[in-house]
Amino acid sequence: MQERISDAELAVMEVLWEEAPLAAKQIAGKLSDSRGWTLTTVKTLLSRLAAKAAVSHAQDGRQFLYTPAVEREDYVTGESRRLVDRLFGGKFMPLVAHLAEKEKLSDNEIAEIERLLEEMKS
Amino acid sequence: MQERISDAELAVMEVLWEEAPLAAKQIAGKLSDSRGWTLTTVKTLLSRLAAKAAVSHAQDGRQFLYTPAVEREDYVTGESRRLVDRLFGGKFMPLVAHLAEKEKLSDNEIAEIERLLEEMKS
DNA sequence: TCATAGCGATTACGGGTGTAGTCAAGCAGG
DNA sequence: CCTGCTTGACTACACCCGTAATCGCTATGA
Repeated sequence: MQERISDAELAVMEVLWEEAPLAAKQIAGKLSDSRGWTLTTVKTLLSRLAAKAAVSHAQDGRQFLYTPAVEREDYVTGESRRLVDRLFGGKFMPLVAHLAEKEKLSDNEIAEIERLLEEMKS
Repeated sequence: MQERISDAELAVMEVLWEEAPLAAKQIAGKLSDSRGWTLTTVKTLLSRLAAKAAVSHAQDGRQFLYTPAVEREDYVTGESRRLVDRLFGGKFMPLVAHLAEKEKLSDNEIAEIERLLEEMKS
């Protein structure tokens, strides 16, 4: 089982999932806007992500180029599983039911989801 | 926004959601089996939960009786929202799509969800 | 009345997280 | 060749978390 990615680290991953490989400076460039982080902060997060084997880095002259080592897809699946296990006894139905109820979906949205599910049927 | 409840604290909350009010000792009784926690550990968690205002406690002679101060329903909703916001851009649809695909919902389950959604239509 | 058992409160401590400063090394420019 | 900028590595530090021992108070039984 792969180590967990913290909230702050996730922000870094999101940047990399959108575009990779990138150098620390470029990542920091994007995150200093949205998050107000300094370059060193981003570098720390990158080291931790590397330690967790969530990103891989390849030397490129003086600097490193970072690339995600986990797919966003897989991460999302894992986190969803975790929530479902923690709160819904491992069953997906209740999650969907719960959200559907709480989020007051419009008839249109419901129809859309139904269409999607229909396609999904094998 | 209410403070977050940690994993260990959640175990305590689950006990209280099932039955309340309870004294620390009774809660510890249930959790020492399932989790192997000592009484003091449970007391620490209860203090932290009280500090976070997630439980309320009323004096009962020498001891406290603890009661949840947040509904499980609300907690579950909050955590689900959090997941959806963090990973699915706040949209419900992609979550369902993701789950349906990744978790290989059976046709039966899909049908069940559809039934549920159908009921939901106003 | 006095010891004691039983409570919550306080303290502990190693590991993770958020956020960042400082250090050491190497490459570039004078 | 030396100096300084750039870059990753190391260090820092406060706070949260998991897990627990110990302290201090008080009611109760002898």
